[in-house]
Amino acid sequence: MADDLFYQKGFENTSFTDIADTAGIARGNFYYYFKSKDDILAAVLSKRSENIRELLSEWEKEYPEPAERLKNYALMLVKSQSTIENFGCPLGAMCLELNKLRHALQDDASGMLELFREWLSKQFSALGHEADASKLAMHMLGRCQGISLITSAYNDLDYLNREVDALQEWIDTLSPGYKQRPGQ
Amino acid sequence: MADDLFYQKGFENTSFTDIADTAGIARGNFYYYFKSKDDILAAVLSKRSENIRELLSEWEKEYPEPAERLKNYALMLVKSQSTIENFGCPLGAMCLELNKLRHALQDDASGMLELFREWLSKQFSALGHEADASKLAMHMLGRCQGISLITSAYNDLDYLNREVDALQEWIDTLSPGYKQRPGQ
DNA sequence: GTCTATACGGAGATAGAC
DNA sequence: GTCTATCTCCGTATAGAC
Repeated sequence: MADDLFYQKGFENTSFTDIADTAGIARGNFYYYFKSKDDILAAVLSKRSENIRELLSEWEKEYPEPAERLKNYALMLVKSQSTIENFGCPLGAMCLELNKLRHALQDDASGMLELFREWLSKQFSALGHEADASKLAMHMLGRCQGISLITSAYNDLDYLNREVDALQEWIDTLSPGYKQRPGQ
Repeated sequence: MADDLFYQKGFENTSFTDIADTAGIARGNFYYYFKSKDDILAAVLSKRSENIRELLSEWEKEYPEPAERLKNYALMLVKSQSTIENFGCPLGAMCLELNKLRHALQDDASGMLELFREWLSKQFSALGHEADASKLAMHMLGRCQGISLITSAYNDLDYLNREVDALQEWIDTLSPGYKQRPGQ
């Protein structure tokens, strides 16, 4: 699928030949289904968004507690650590590349981040942080993006696991039962 | 200079025509100075490393205290917020792109991150965290990379300033005079 | 040293046979 | 619907005039 190639090689650096070879069909045949390369990108982004929506609704079924949901999001980094080590975060890399290309679909890419942000925000609200739920969500997005990038730059999975642990603890800190320090 | 173009457009997406136009010289004339495009990249990476070394030694002169030095590193994000908003962090983006290209010079790119990591690590050691200075340094690198990426994806400078403030507070937390909470 | 002209390959895209 | 052949454009790189 083109999605994997865009993730592994980047959008611009993936050619029709690459996609056709992977899919096992002829180059020219692509134009029967897509009218341009950007059209393929649009389809990929749309499919990814759909996958994200499905993933989030699955998580909601599987984990009833907001704190568990948040921790599960962080845990996603650990689960996909081998691909992150090689290619970074698929969302972050896509946003960055389309941004630099000043591509028309760059908002579609950041829209995928937005799906996560909204969902995370809801969980933080449910934890009792209605006032700054969105800020906490963005903080968490940023932490995860940073972890992904450094992990791929250094090929350091110890770092990734360490940082995810720290994130989990941070979430505990924000949970209702957490013992606050005096004067705060 | 080619450096700016690589930063703003990415390496692969920058053509000789782009560089020649910016430099105001003829395309073909480049091969008098560089034997290939990769050769230009090598020169750019080398120059960047040199700049980083200079920057770090300047900071050491300007700020005697390790905590101030660390804070100044975080403050760099604020100072260059307009370019970060548009193009992300030059180091992080370069590492990510060369990584995906499986480029021979990808280690040179992560070597630039390593310069910062070593320097940050020294400052954390001086703050009294010899045992996990390197881990704290990587944590800080990751935080900054995440901030850069999210800032560019969302074009949100409020987020950037908020997160840099949080980083500064985190550094205070690690400083010798900081009042610890009981039981820790 | 700096330019123009050009080679050569690979990219995206199209036409038309089957 | 799927293929092959081909077009055009632009990329890096080279040759050679000045």
